[in-house]
Amino acid sequence: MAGAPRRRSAGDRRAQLVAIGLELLPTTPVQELTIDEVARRAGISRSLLFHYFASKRDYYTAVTRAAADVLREHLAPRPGLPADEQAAGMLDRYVGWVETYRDAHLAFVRGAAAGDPWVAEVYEETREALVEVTLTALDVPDDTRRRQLLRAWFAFTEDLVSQWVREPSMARAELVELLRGLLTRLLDD
Amino acid sequence: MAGAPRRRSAGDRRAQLVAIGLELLPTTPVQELTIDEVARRAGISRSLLFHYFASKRDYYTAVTRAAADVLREHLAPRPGLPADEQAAGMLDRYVGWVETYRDAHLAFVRGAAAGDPWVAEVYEETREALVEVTLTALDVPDDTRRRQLLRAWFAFTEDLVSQWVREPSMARAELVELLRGLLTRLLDD
DNA sequence: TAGCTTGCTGACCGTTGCTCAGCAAGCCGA
DNA sequence: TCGGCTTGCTGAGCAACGGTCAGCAAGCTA
Repeated sequence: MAGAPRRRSAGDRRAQLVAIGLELLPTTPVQELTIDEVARRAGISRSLLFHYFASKRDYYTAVTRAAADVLREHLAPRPGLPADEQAAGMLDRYVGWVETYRDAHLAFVRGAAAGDPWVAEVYEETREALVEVTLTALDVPDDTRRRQLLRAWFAFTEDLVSQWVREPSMARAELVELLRGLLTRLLDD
Repeated sequence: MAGAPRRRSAGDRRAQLVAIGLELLPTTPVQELTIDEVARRAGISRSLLFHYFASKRDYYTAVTRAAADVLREHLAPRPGLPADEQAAGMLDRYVGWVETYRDAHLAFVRGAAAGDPWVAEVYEETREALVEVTLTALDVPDDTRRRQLLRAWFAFTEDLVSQWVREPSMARAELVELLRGLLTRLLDD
């Protein structure tokens, strides 16, 4: 600890600060995360943080984007699998994710969604990307109606899984199957 | 204007402050609403606001609750109608509501959802109440599984309608019918 | 050694949430 | 009319926060 280098390269320091934000995110609503606290944890002055991030918003956006990237990577379809198995696989990974992180996940999703417009924007981007990736993974036609339904289905899934984790009202397999069935019914029309 | 009474009764003043908050809510994310601004609009000192509301949180909660009450009242089932017409009526009113308020509604819903735990709590209460009222209005059995599905359906509806208002991807009637059909399918099981 | 780049800090500023002692408006009994 | 009570209301002031800025100093090179 005491032997840690006092001076880091710009890239290292930036990464460290974002990492600290990611650590704090599960326990702290995004906007209650103070610059003071982050700087204290990093063992640096507030001023240095402002050297790397133009503003608090800028820092939050970076942290939120990093969190979103982790989730996206986790949910990404596994190449090589047939289209009809992708949905089940992604759903399974999603439920597993929420099971693992519970409140942390909710805090992230909801916290990102509202809070402030700039963070909401990152969240929006992520959703859009997930819709994109799912549409191609499931190999269904791409039109506005389907996109909207898919997005709404994500909202449904997000909400249902959050509730289910807290109070399982059906078997896990049943939950996944229900969501998968709903998805195909909505998209096949 | 100049003739307005300088001293109001406690109840009047409280109501006035909440009303100002409600006015500001559509254009301002909940937490960007500063005490200074509210006090300025009310023509009083900041200190007085803290006399009526123990803290900023307390004030926000009161405002959010007031907003939620307006929405709840608007969506409430019309007594006397048969159960199977209630869903269509409530959905119609909901879509109309979102059509009218658009971003304001989104700002409220999302803004309330995240932001801060205490406001989220009010939002949670409101959702719970809507689930309750809908279950009885539709006259379906009340169990955990149905409650969770209904809540998730609300999330779906909220999201889909928000998107649809921005970019109508189907006829209005079709939208309402899709939502109503999904609801009955989910609850009848 | 001098000189450069650059990671880094301390002191400072305006704003915001919040406190507190106390003023004063309006109603009372005398 | 006067004193006294309640209570709506204010101004000064504090601590914490986001953000700025001049300048120190670590580490490389010549």
